[in-house]
This record gives sequence, structure tokens and C-alpha cells, in this order.
Amino acid sequence: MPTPSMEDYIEIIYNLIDTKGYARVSDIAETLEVHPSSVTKMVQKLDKDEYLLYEKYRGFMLTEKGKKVGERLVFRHELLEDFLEIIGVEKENIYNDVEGIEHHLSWNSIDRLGDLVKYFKEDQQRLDDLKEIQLRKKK
Amino acid sequence: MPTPSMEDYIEIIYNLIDTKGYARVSDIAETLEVHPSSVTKMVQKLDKDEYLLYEKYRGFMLTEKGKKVGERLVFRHELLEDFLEIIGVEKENIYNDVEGIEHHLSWNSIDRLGDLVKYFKEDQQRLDDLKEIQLRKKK
DNA sequence: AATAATTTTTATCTAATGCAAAATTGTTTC
DNA sequence: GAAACAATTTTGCATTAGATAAAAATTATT
Repeated sequence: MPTPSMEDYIEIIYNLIDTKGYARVSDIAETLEVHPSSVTKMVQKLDKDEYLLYEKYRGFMLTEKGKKVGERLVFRHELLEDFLEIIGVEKENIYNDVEGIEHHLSWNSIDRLGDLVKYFKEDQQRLDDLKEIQLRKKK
Repeated sequence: MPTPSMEDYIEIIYNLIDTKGYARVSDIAETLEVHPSSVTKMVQKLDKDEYLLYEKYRGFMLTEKGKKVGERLVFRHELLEDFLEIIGVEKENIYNDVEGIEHHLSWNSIDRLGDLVKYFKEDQQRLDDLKEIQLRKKK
């Protein structure tokens, strides 16, 4: 099982490769706001645990295992962002909150949250009713 | 700001005092499943940060600051348990999930989740509709 | 007073990070 | 194309939060 921090790295690497075609130490360091040396160290660990193949100074690619995990992590992240956005959490809180909780929810909870997102997307009236409750106490 | 781990301790201490009238090192160690020595160390830290008053070998009591924080933490914990229970997360996952995420949500998110709990408690039909969605894919 | 239970101290461990210096790779200039 | 310089990556060492384990200190019980 990957630790929360390992999950962060896998997720970001997956996203970078998906959008740019490759991932470099410095990209990751910038995104995660950590030092390059920390990235190198984690990459070496992820290689040891076979989430990616690493050749020093030359880069790395996700293994099948890494891709599979990465895909799920990205799905989970996006679902949680969707959810918080739908229930009306302010934009500036969403990223940090998702970042904080994504590693700590069982897949059972993730599934139920998925249902909930579907519930609200399926019928606008439901969201309107929720918004109405939110407006009440603002007075 | 207390760290996640500090929050765990404050929350449990608050609960113990609330239900038993006092909190001892060994109770906390048992509840949190850590060693007594870890508890002592954290209690000393919480004393330094003025969440509680500590006299070695004699026990400790929450300060006003500690009580205030503890009360909010307990409220937040219960709200999150309510929420996961309502949306149908299995009992055996609820405690761990709440334990994991409670320290990582902004109060903005907590407020919105509060609205959501109210939304479902207010009208049974809404919950029925959600359950209906959940049943769909079970087939 | 002797023994048991609890609490505390000390030393050690792990995961993750930071910083500085060294190694490697990339780029420019001649 | 080679030498000089720049950028990136890696290594080694230090640090932090939190936990463990075993031994020492204190308090409680018989």
C-alpha cells in the first residue's frame, strides 16, 4: 500500500504524463512545492516499489501497476472536487481540502459519494432545494 | 494551530472528560492504540501549547482554550459520522474514514456538509431517491 | 514494607523534507 | 566539434513529527 505522500506523487506523475507526455523532477517539485531532492528520493522509492521504472538522470515511466493506481487516484481526486463544488464549497478551499482527504477515504465512501454526485446531477431541482437551505441561515 | 495528531488527542481527552469526568494516560493510549509513552509526550506538548494544564504523575485538565477547541472537534467528528452514515457508508468504515479526514477539511466544507445533512434529514423522500440510485447499479 | 500498576524518561526508529555540495546533462560560443 | 557555462538531478547529512521499546521513577494497593 502506498503512503499518502506516495499517492500524491503517483497522481501528479500520472497527470503530467497524461497532459505533457512526460514528467521531470523539476515539474513535480514545482507542483508539489517541495525541493527537487525530495522528489528524487521519492522517485527512487516508487521505483523500488515498482510503481515506475527509474534510470538516474534519464527519467522514469510508470509501470502497469503505477498506471493502474494513478488512474484510480485521478478519478478519485476529480470525483471529490466535483462533490465539493456541487455542495457549494468555495473554490479557494476545494483543492486543499481534496488534497487533504483523498488519501483517507475508503473506496466504500468514494462509491457512496459517487452516487451522491449522480443524485444531484440528475435533477436540478435537488440542487435548488439544497441551495434554498443554504440561503436560509445567511439571513 | 494544532496538528492532526494533536487534534486527535484533544478530541479524545475532551470526550473522556465529558463521559468519565477525567482522562488518564492509559485510557488515551488504549483508545488511540498507541503506547503510553507517546501519550505522555503529546500531553507535554499540549501543555506547552496551553491546551491543557499538566502536572506529571498527577494528571491534567483542559484549559479554556482546550475546551473550546475540543468542543468544535467533537461537533465536527459527529457531523462527519452522521454524513457518512446518511449516504450509506458501511459502519465498519465510518470511524476510520472520519478519523482520517476530519483534520483536513476547511470549516467552509464542514458548513456545507452540515447543510447537506440537514437537507436529507428534512425530507425522507430525498433519502429514498438517493437509495434508489444506489440500488440501480447493484443489479 | 513489599509489590503491583501507572507514568515518565531515554534512546532509537521511520517517513518525509530541506539544504549544500557533487555529478551529470544540455546549451552556447568559438 | 570541443571547451565553458548553465540547468537539472543526485548524494549526503540534518531535521521534524510521531511512534516504539525498555528501563527508571512515581504512585497505588495489599
